[in-house]
Amino acid sequence: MHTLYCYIMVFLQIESGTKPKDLSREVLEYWNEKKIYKTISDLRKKGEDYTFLEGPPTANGNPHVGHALTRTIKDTVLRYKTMKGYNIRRRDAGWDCHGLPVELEAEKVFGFKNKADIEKFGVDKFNEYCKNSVFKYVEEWLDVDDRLGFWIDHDNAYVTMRMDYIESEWWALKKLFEEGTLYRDYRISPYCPRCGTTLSSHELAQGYEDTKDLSVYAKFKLEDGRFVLAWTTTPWTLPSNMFLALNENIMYAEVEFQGQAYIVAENLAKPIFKDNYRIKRSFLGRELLGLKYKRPIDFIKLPEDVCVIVHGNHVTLDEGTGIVHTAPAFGSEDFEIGKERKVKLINPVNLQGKFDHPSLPWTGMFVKDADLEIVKYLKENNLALKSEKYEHSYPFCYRCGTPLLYYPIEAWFLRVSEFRNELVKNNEKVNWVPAYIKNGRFGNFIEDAKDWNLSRNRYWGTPLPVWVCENGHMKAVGSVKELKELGVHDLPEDLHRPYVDEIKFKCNECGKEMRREPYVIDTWFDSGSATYAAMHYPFTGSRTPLVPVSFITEAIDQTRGWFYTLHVISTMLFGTNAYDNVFCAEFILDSQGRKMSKSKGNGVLARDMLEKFGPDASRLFFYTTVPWKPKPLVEKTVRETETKILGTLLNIYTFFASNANLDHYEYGGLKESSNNLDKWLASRVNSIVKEVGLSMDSYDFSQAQSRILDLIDDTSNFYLRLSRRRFWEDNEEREKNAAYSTLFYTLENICKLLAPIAPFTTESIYRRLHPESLSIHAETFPEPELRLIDTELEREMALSRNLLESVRRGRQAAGIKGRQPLKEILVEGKGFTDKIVEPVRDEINCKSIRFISENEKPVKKFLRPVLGKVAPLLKEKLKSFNQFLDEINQSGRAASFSGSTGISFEGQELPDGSVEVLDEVSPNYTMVCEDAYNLYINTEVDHELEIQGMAREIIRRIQVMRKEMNLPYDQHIRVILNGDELINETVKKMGKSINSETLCDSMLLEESGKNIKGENSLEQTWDIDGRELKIFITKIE
RNA sequence: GGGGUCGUAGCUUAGCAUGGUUUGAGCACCCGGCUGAUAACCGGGAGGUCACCGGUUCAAAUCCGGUCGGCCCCA
Repeated sequence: MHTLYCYIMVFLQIESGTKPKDLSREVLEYWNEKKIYKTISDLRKKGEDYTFLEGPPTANGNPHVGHALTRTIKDTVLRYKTMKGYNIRRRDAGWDCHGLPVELEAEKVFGFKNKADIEKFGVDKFNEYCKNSVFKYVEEWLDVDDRLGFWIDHDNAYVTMRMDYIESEWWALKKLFEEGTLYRDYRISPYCPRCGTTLSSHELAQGYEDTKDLSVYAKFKLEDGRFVLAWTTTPWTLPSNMFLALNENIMYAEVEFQGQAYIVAENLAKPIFKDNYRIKRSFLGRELLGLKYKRPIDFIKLPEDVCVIVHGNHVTLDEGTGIVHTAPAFGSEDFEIGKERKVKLINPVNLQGKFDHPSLPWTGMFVKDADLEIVKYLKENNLALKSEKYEHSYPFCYRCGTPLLYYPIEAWFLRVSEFRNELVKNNEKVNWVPAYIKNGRFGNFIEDAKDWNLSRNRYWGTPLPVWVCENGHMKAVGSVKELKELGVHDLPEDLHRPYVDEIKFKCNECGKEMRREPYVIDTWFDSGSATYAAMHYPFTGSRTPLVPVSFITEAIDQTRGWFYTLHVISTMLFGTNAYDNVFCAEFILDSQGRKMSKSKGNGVLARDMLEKFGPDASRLFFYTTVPWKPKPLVEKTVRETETKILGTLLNIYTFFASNANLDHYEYGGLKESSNNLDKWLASRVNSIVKEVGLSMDSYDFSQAQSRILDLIDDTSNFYLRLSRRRFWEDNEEREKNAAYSTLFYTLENICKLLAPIAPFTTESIYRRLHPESLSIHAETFPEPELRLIDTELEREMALSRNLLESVRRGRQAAGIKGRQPLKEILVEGKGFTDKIVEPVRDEINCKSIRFISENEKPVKKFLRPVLGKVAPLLKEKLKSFNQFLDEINQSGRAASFSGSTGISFEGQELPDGSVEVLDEVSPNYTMVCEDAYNLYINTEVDHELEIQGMAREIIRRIQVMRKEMNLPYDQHIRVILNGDELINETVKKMGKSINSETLCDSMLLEESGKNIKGENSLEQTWDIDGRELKIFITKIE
């Protein structure tokens, strides 16, 4: 800074060509250097609490644009609430560490194929690798947060694999166990044979894919020789068949087909047999109940009391034969049937998903691969009617892609289904954005919530804290202290597997040794526990869990993930909703509108987006349309948003600063102004402050952004355009100050409004306006000053603007350019006064603007029906009424209807205003019709006007050349002109005003001075509507 | 198969709850204009069977029913 400026206020200029991205780097340096985030947090300590919870990502991958989006939303809300004076609690990062995805990455690295490989390698080493891998990309996450301007406390991050976090979960699991909601059961679960573990319903949901399976119609022979036909898409379950299920209330038929008798549901006979079949008789399903049959595949010995036909409620006529092959080991309905009949399960499939029964010819094969062999066997032995490929959606492991099996296995469950009513009740308290998720996708899901399969037969996870002795006594342990009290010495520091498996103690019921159930728990229980485990509740820190959290947001896929688990856990543990406000962001698509995915390689990393566009432009882009709709990432859209919002804002500042510095202006609050444009802008600012506040409060940042854009546009393209002369005219000190203070006030407010969305650019400008301020983010979010809102003035100014636009349209229709002064404009309409015209008078560029009454209009009248009034009364008579009006128009009698009331037509009384009287304009005038007024532009241009127009043409050309020469605003020049008669005459008559507009000290009419060309001069030849004009400019030293 | 959501110009979209004469806007394109900060702005043009079919109504992008298509979710 020059010493000269030490004692006077200077608004630091932004060098031309500076991009918002460049500014953001400066700002970031400032923030980091001064630790602004911490300072502001401390300033807010006494404010009312607003609580937040970060949905923990796993840092074993790079953050992509989707993360940038949700992090932007989080930051916008927290910055806004901070400016509103709230004390943000739990503005802490969080990291999700456990789970199958992490294990799978590790397995890939080591090339492991199954769990045996892991065990051989050593669970301790395997978990050690997992532990390190989950922070592999943490630096990149920190960088992205820094660069994006996401203010979150990484130093106090919660980490789900830390012992304090796990201990909180143990506390919860013990509580749930003792309340009887955590229980062990043997049942059919979706099971991944590769990962060797069961999955929960919400994990299952992520893995459905359309696939083609081999389906078969298998023949089951009754003792009387008839065949019962059952259809299955899993032929590998046929060797385990124990029952056939049908619906006793459905009609079945005995069908003769190719000389054999088959039994199928009557309504399904046609699709199965097509033609050439005959229904012999039909009967209710209950007739078949209890009949014994012979299995088509009978390698495995069965007890006596199976192979009978039973009833099943689940049997429908949707597809198949209406008779369902039932293998209790491989389907939950099948399992229930088996359980009811108390039969021992037959399970010839091992945990790797392979047949392992000695009497089966397919032993050793993966069951899905055996399908084909089994069908082949059936066909060869004439035990299948037919087989066909069948496309349906089937669950695959959402991580490794292996087809899942429904498999009988022991597992631990949370009794979520018994909490359905509470889940629904608590959901009522939640504000969902967008609202339709609440009772739609989420509401439907919790209404039939299933029990949560919590246990995983895996390694890297929170260990299930339940110990069991050989007599089946169970003990849930809720803390490390409790383990010690149970007499466990040498507690390992790390309680992950395998160390926790070593812990054994005596059963206090029978004295036998208790061993831990060998499971880890679903990683979704970890993240869903963040409301209490993040602060090590109930052990240390906060005495109350963080429920409900004021606000959370993640992407829409978390409806079944984190949003769900938080809600369930909070409901079961604390009896309340986990969050009050939840914002569901949709995905960012690629530029073609396709989903980004690793396999397509069309994903964009957050780092790359920030590098390319900078943080503010990226953040603004996320709100160009509502973030709860999918949005393609299109470069042009980002650029456009950047130019329109940030670019224009910077320009306004540059305009302000360059003029304010010349005038040594200092802001001393908004000055009362008599100027309508000033009053109007102040009113606009406050109207928009009001609207933006409401939008921000309802989490509609797109709406807020769009209103702010309106204000920026109003300021730049209306206020400044019409006010700029006031900033550079030397006299009128009062006027000037009013203009400066209005502009300053507006800039300051725009910045504050935009600060939560575009924190860098607004900080940069704000601190130039207010160098004494620590940060814009420490300021208070604007409250509307209602006394400054003048809706009437806003309405009038809208009318002024409208008027100007109408004139431009009329000029264009008449082919008269804006520089050409007009002779006269007639305005006919209510409420038009000089007050409306004044702000736009210069822009309109017309000698005389007159307000005329109805009957002064240079027009001929014609009539038109007002359909909204006339049509409901006349109905089908409308057509003839139109003809009637046409006739009046043709005959020229329309004028006599002006202001007339009480028209009737064919006996039907018509109310006032049923017919409009409209105008057809006279020659020499161009008419512009608007809702509120009509405009008549006199299109005659006489010689005098032509000369005045030409003067402005010349001025304009000289100004363009001044700009090209980069002359300072106060640089004086000499001009030599050469043109035709009209130009000569113009210079003679208007020379003075041309000179004063262009700071020209001498103007000559002659051949240009080719011989005095140089650095300080410029010559150009112009074409003005076909007239050639040479202009030569020299700078005066 | 069930649920949700969307379908308006080449692209991005507003309007739809409370039906009313020509469905607004931005980007891109063309023509014209304005400009002493502005790659900004203003006017005009071209470009819409408001997905389709039917119903209600004097009148439907809007209300009702159905169909088709996209996306998401469930089983």
